[in-house]
Amino acid sequence: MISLFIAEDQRMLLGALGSLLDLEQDMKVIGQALNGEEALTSILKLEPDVCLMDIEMPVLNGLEVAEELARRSAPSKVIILTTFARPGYFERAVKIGVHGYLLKDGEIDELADAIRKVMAGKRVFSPELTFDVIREENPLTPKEQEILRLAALGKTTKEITSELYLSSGTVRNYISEIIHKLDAKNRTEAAAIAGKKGWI
Amino acid sequence: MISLFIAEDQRMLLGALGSLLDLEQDMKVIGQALNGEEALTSILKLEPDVCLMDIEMPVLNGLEVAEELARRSAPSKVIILTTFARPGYFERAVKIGVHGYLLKDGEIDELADAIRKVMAGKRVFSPELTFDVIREENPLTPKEQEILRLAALGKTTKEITSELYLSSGTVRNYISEIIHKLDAKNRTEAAAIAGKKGWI
DNA sequence: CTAATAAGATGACATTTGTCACCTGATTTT
DNA sequence: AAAATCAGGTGACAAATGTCATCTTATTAG
Repeated sequence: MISLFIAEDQRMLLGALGSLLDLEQDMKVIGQALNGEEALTSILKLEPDVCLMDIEMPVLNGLEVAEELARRSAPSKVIILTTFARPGYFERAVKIGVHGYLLKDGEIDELADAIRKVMAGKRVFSPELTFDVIREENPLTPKEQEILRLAALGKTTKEITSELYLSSGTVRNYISEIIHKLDAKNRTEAAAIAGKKGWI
Repeated sequence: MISLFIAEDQRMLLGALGSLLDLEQDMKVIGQALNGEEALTSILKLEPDVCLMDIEMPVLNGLEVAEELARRSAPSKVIILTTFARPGYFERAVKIGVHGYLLKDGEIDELADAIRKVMAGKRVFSPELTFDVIREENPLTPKEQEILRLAALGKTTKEITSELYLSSGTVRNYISEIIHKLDAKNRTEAAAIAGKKGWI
């Protein structure tokens, strides 16, 4: 019997997945969570065989949870289950060493299969991910990401300045560099591009 | 027996909802679609009692489908089932006269109940929506929305100018007005605000 | 030890952006 | 018919943005 934990912030999908997987004779859902923090504490306590983990969740995101589980060498295997194939997410997940990365755009039947494969020691990845543009690495440094994140909210150079304790010239230099890297023509387009790719 | 149609572009949720609702003894799922266009043609042909409809779908979005169904006075009742409570969406849905508007953040159990209520002639709305900020109307005129949509992609004033055949002064006047209405301090912040509210 | 890098800063400059007051023709209202 | 409204437009101005070459100071690598 495979014990499962599901972390997913969309209640309806959480409920639906839970009910359906529980119908499989060799699986049992032993816990659920609607956000990353709950998920982390419950998983550490329950030690399920496999965790299905959404990425975009409140408080702690799924990748952060997976990272923390790895750091504490928790025994549970993690399968990331997410909507979009943002390059940055996939890249990070692979680095963390998750056991699977599936898209919510796949069939549910594939999900149960994937769980069994992971239990058998294999790793499973949605085929859409393995090739493709998806593998593009995030070209932005952490500082650049931080600055672009703020710029994307419409913060002015001056506001960024005082949040990050940098001179205004420096901030503008960073933004200039970001614009170059993303082949954009201004900070707004840079934000749009990076947003779509999951780089900020 | 209530006949159902489900339109939802996230394959996993579509499958999960289909399977679960089919388990209800008084319901039968007679069709599914992954995008708005398929949904529209299938619904017109199959005439299900109730359609569950996601909003953000490829080709045609759920609100557009609902609108078209209403225009052709199709007999099927529509329940919008969406992730976020964007004010603009809800406002539009109500104007179209849909029979229900539920958030994917609700429990699945509520869904089956809602379907039965709608069949009984009632209208159902997620309680989160009925009060709240959600009722904020979109303060932007269609032209303003169009301009802000372009600005949000990082297009410059000059580019917007040549896409919409307006003078650059006019575009800047519009943007200035938009910034005022949204209480932002520049076009980027205006785009962030409007995006979050579902106004563009 | 010395050279190479990286993070941050300056200053100067051309553009772009945002603001505002006011103008012009249509189209509605009254 | 006169007045109001609406979509667009001008022009002028200050401020913000983007670009570049150059500089300083640590830190790191050879």
